[in-house]
Amino acid sequence: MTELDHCVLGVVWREGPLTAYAVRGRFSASVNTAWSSSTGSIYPAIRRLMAQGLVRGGAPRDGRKTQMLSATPKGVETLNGWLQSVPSGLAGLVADPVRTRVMFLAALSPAAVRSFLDAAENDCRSALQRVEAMEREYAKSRSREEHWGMIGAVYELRGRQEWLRHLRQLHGAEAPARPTRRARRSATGARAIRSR
Amino acid sequence: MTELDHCVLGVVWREGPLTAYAVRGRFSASVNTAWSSSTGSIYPAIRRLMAQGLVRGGAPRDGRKTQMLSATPKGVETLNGWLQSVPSGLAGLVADPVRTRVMFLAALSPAAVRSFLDAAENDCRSALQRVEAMEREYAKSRSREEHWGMIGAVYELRGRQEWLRHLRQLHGAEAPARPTRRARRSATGARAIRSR
DNA sequence: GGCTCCATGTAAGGAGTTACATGATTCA
DNA sequence: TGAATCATGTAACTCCTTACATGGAGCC
Repeated sequence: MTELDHCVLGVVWREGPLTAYAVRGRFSASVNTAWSSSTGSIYPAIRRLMAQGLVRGGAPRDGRKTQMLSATPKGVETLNGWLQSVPSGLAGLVADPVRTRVMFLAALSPAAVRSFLDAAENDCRSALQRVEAMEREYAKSRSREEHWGMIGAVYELRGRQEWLRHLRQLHGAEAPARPTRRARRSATGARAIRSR
Repeated sequence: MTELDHCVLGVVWREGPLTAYAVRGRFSASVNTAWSSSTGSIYPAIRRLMAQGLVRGGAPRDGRKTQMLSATPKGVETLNGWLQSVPSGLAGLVADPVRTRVMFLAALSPAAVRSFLDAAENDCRSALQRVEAMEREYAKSRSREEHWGMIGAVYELRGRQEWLRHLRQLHGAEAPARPTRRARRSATGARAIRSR
């Protein structure tokens, strides 16, 4: 059972009887680009879930091979077990491609570092705007839990945004874009990552 | 070129001539559990990098097959290109296993939801403590960029921690652990995710 | 009849995981 | 001499990605 398997099981459980095609639609409509929704991953995942008896499909209704999927009692049990076990490290660091790149910024000139930080901050800001809009919508039209997830997305991106702003200040303090000396003093406001 | 390939290239570039074994050691010593460090991924990655002429290995020095790896000029160029392109979505949402699970918490009883949130918050807190200690150490003994990355790790975990605290308050407000009615009023302090 | 969705799959290939296998060096 | 550590790799397996293939249903 991969993370994707559990996630598909959860969607089938929550959205009631629905087709594999519709499951795929949920994933591709998600703001979470980390979830892929390619047919080559969704259909095999559903096959695995059915083979284990966690999901069942009703009889095809029209001429197509369409099956309406729903979670079995055993599937619900599995979902419960998955949610109840919080393995150590679950809430730890995840792979962040921006953080990965930042580790190697020493390879760039100060000006290029500045460009990188600006580009990353812009990208983060636009993602944040999309997610904040989504969060407002979810507050009205989705389940409590889906809304909670979206709130988490907002926190994640705000954290990243603040970090990048912090780095820009740190970098600006030692390598100003235009060599004006005076801002040096005012940059000390950025040093307080420990006090908060 | 996968993310791991680029990351290995970056380590080889930064840490100067070192063995593949040592590269693997950097990954396994990292707080970032997302990076795996299994031999079955590191050695093939290095083979790929060498095949492309981005990393070269000197002649074996003792009886072992040990090679001291270093980045070629072409490798440095590749590293630069990787860092300079910030593809759209790079700073967007990543796959967070806690957020994934939160989306399906409706399958649990209120008490079990409370347990989940507590366990996740504890796990997050201990991860945060490790990372904060690491950040203080990196501030003294590592390069500026590695320190910047560690600051990002602190921001990430603080964001997750604040989110989980927020959820605990939201959940406590509508389903108190002991059915005492009075705290209901004071829970309104948790609603302000939009104002910040 | 043709276009667009709906709907389900397979095939080839790449990458990562775990487990296994093999030796050299160093130090007590 | 034996244990720990350094050091490099392979094999089997699983999963995901991209691209391709197929066909029904509804509508203009």
